[in-house]
Amino acid sequence: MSVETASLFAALGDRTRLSLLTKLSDGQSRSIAGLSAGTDLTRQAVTKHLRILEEAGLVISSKVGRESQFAFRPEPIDDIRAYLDSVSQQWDDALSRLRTFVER
Amino acid sequence: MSVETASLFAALGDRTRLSLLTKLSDGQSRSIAGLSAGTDLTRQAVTKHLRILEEAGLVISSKVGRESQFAFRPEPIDDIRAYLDSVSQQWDDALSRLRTFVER
DNA sequence: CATAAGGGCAACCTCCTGGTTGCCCTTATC
DNA sequence: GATAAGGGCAACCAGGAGGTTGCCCTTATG
Repeated sequence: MSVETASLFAALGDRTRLSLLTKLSDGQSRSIAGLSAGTDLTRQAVTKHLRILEEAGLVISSKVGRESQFAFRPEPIDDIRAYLDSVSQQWDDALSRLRTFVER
Repeated sequence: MSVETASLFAALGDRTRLSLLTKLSDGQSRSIAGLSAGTDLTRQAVTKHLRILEEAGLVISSKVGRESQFAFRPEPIDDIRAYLDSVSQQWDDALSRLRTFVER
């Protein structure tokens, strides 16, 4: 994993960022002003959240004219899935060992 | 979702908690002392992390004699997967729409 | 060209988080 | 029964997170 898994989870561990990401996951790039509109947050607050998402690799930005366009970046999602899978796998293995033991 | 998705992610957004959970996902219950051993953390620090995991529903505790036993609880993992799936789904839909548009 | 819109930077504030320490209670154990 | 082991509770602390405001710069637009 390029970015630490924990910081990936941490990036998602905030209501505002989660909704920003959900919005962006429709594939459309948006400017900071565009993402701030409809929020009760300052443009600066949104900017900070976007930077955090960007550092986690969940979002990518590019300047277009005077605007900063932010786009969803799905790759890290796979890292998270990988972690969840490993945890679930361990859990399932434990269960089936237990079952085998009981049925013996 | 019973527990807010963001707080679920937040619970996982910490190295220590992530490793506690990973340890517990092997199906074995462990006491606080057991989980603290081998860590450079205080028992109290570990306790706090466990409480957070417990509030997120990722872990469940029960007193056995003088010990508090903590066990992994897999249910919330599905909530997280559900969120990731919805995001990925939106993304994939956007991609296929784009593809259709381009190939037209 | 004057003005508005989009943003960046930095300072500042408050509250939460992660962690510690000290003390006390309860349950095992010798 | 004395002592050790496992924990809970509360106070405390430093640093980070989330948010705001003010100011300035750049790019569109009338």
